[in-house]
Order: sequence, then structure tokens, then C-alpha cells
Amino acid sequence: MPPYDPSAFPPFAVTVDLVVLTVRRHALCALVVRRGEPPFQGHWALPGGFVRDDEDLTEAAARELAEETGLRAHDPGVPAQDNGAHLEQLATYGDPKRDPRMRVVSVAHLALAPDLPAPRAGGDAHSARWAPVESLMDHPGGGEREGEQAAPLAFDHAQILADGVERARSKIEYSSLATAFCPPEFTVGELRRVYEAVWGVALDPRNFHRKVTGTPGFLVPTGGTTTRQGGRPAQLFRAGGATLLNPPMLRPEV
Amino acid sequence: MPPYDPSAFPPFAVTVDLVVLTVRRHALCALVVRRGEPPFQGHWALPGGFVRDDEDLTEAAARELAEETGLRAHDPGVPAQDNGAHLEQLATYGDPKRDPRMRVVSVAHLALAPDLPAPRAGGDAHSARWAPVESLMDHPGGGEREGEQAAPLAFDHAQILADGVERARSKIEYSSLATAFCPPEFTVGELRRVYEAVWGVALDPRNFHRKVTGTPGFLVPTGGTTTRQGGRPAQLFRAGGATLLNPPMLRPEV
DNA sequence: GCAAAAGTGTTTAGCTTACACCCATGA
DNA sequence: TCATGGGTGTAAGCTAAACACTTTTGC
Repeated sequence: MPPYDPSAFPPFAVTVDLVVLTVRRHALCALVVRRGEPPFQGHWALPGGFVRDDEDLTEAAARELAEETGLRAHDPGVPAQDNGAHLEQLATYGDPKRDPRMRVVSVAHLALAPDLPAPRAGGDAHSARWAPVESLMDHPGGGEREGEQAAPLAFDHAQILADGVERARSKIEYSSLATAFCPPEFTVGELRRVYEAVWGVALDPRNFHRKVTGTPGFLVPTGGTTTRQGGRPAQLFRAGGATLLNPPMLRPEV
Repeated sequence: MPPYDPSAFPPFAVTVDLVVLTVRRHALCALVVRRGEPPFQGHWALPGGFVRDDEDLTEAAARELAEETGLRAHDPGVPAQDNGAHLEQLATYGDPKRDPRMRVVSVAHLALAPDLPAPRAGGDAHSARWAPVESLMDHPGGGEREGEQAAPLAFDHAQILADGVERARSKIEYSSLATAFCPPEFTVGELRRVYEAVWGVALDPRNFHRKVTGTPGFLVPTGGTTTRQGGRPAQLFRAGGATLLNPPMLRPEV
């Protein structure tokens, strides 16, 4: 590192952007907010904001997450409780031209949340929504609900979203992260529907059940049962302490 | 994102730091440079520097890598050729107190290189060296060669190094990245010694051979042989096009 | 009764492991 | 000839995939 000279380095703005994922109606969805000003006015974008002077990057991401969703982030490694969300750093994007106004480096974070009542965006509930990631990525401009403007995501947010979705898809394979999409108590069937939604595949319910209940530390039975999914009562579980699954869940070949 | 107002966000310095790993004498080693000025004067640190005004983050990392080692980085996904090194973004570190002089956000990158002749540090060869990561991480202050100053790494570089080593250790499990530690043409035994050095374990040579030669796209025979390791002549291979190994290499349980 | 979802048992195929054994070279 | 590393064969044990089958509820 060169000797200290304040004129020796260019100043950057540093932001955090959030890929907040949840599973709604058997589909993987991301939180997007509508931009009120140029550039990309009227386009959907990932929530985010500037990092403050005295803030660590993770703190800034947790603050933005709370402002946008009301979710409290919890430390990674600690099992999800109440309405805590999993939060981890994703990657950093710093193309000199990614924001036409100035040099902005964005430290993207990935948050995973259980299905939530409804997004709130700093008091303006109309400017935020959960959008199926498939409608944001595979068919830009398509898959929108009636009345929704069809437009690509602002800035490089389509790339950031794609990276976040890919991270989630691969990480539930070898970690217990899928439980972050579930409420505090959940059934094996509900957990399986999370995997099916995130991966976009159908899994054999019998083999899935044997696999997850047979992996030590993955699931802890609470003793309760529920019939909220219909059919025979299902045991309720909490996420166990294990974070790394060995052997991993196997994503079926495409 | 708030409307554009240059006074609305604090200015940051943005740097790239490099975790450059190689395998030397059957040990995983990292490139470290000695700091000539305070803070942490005389301590070893990871190589790095400021991101320039017109530079993408990856460009800045590739430039620093070339300045420190003479290595050209190649695109990920493309098999290593001549003296190209694998280069990927690792993580970003932005604790407000990580640099006592000013607010610095560092985008760390991970580079993997074959065994190189000797480090050069911008013309000052004495201020750079390859250090076994075990001596830098497990025994801070220990494991130094005679005459070397025993001191912990500067700033938060011990954490960055640990994160980079962990990334390398896990990524060679399910990708063909281990070939980035090898010269353009290498034997199965040489590749196995890379795995053994990075993981710190002994692997069965017979089963390893069957596994890597049986994974489609991992290795491509060049037709040549070598006896540079002694014993019976071994076939030479190049890295194949496959980047994801399925099934993965299995790291033995600890 | 019937549909629906939860679980259990069983078979088969593929893969890992451990290790016996042979091969081709340099010293 | 011997040491050294390269490479093949094979049997035991584990895992996952496929699927027949039983269980327990709501309607």
C-alpha cells in the first residue's frame, strides 16, 4: 500500500444492495422497490443505500433490511428464531460505469426470509413488492402482473440478483440454509417445498423425509404436530445446530 | 437510493488486497510483503493497493497481481495456460476501524498460481516472500525462518488470509481449480500432491488416480510422459474444460 | 369411503474404500 | 537388484433412487 496521501486515491461512494429472497406460493421471490427518481426512474431495483461513516458493511446491510422489511438479521450460524433472517455478504460490484452519476461500489448482501405478510418500504408500501425471480431473470419484461410496468431491473441489479439466486441455490445443497425460508416450526413437507421452489424441481417426498431426518443436527423435533398442509398430521421441527450438511442434499441432474 | 447529492454520502478509499496462494515443497504458501511504513511498519501484509478511478475491481486486482508477481490473470472458466493464474473475488472488508488512518473498504481477491521461481515486489525482491499459510495462521509469530521477524499480519489480513484459504480448500472439492496450482502439463501424482498440500491430508494414490482420470472433462492426456518425480514414467495431462466436478472430490473426514 | 399428505420398507445400482498386485524407470 | 512412484483389479460396505405399501387426518 502506498504511503498515506489523501490526494493519492480517488473517493468512492459505497453502498449496500440487498437480494432478499423468500418462498411465496411455491415460487422463489425477491424483494424489489420502484425507483422514484432518475436514473432508471420507474424501474424496479434491489433495495439498498449508502454505507454510513461509522458503520460496518454488515451493519449497513442489516439496517437497510430492517428499514425495508422490518426483519431483524441474526448472526450466521445461529438458528433462525422469531422473525430473524439469514444475512450474508454476496459480492461487490464496482464497474466504473455501473452508476452514471458517480463512482459507486456496491457491496451486495443476500438475505433469506420466511414468507412475510407484505413488504413495507419506509412507509411507502406501494413502491415495494415480492416478484418471482423467474419473472425478473428469465423473462425480463414478461411475467409481470397486470398494471405492473415491464422493465428490466435498474443498474446491474439483474446480475446481482442472478448471483444471489445462484448462491442460494447452491448453498442449500450443503448447508441447512433452507430452514431460513421456513417459519420457526415447520414440517418436513414444508421444508421439501422450499427445496422444490428454490431449485425448480420435484423431489421424492419419501426419500427426502428419510434424508433430512437422518442427517444429525439438521432438524430437531419439537414434539408437536400439525395438519395445516392437510392429510395425516406431520411432525413439527426446528432447525438444528448443524450448519454444514454431510452428506449434502443432492440437486437432481438437469 | 437517495437522490444524488455529493454531500449525502461519506467518501471511502477502495483498495484491493490479494490472497495469492501456491504450493511449494508440499506446503500451501501465501504471498506476503513487508510493510515499509506505519501503521504496522515491519509487519508482513497481503499485497494490494488502491483502485484507480477508471478501473473495475477485477482489473485492479489483476494489475496488482501482475505488479507483485508478473502473473497474468486469465478469465475464470478458461483453463490455465502458460503462466496465467486463476483470479476471483473473495470478499469485502469494511470495518470502520480496520485502517487507523482513514475509512478504507478492501475488496479482497483470491489468486491461485503454480509454483513460481521467486517473488518480486515492484523491484524490491527482499520485501516479498512466500510464507507457509500454516505459519501465518496457526502459529502467529511462530514457524518463521531464522532472521525473519515474527509478527502478526497487518490490519485484518489474518482474517482475509483465513477466508481465502478456506475458499481454496472448499472450492477444489467441487471444481477443477486445483489444476490452477499446477504447471500447464502435470501428472496425476503432482495433482494429488496439490490436494494433499491444500487439505493437509494423505490421499490414496490408486483411488485418486482412478477418480480424476474417470471424471469426464477434468483431465486431458497430452500423450507425453515424464519421470521428473522418479519411478515409472507418468502420463502428462492438461486441465480439461470441465469447471464443476460431478461427483466432487471427497475431502476425508478430520 | 375417499382424497391427500405423512411416513416406512425394500430392492437395485452406483460409488467409495481398502488393499493386493503388477509395471516401468533410475540408481 | 532394489527403491520409487505409476497404474489396474477386486471385494465389501455405504448411499441414493425408485417405488410398493401402510398410516392418519379432513371432508
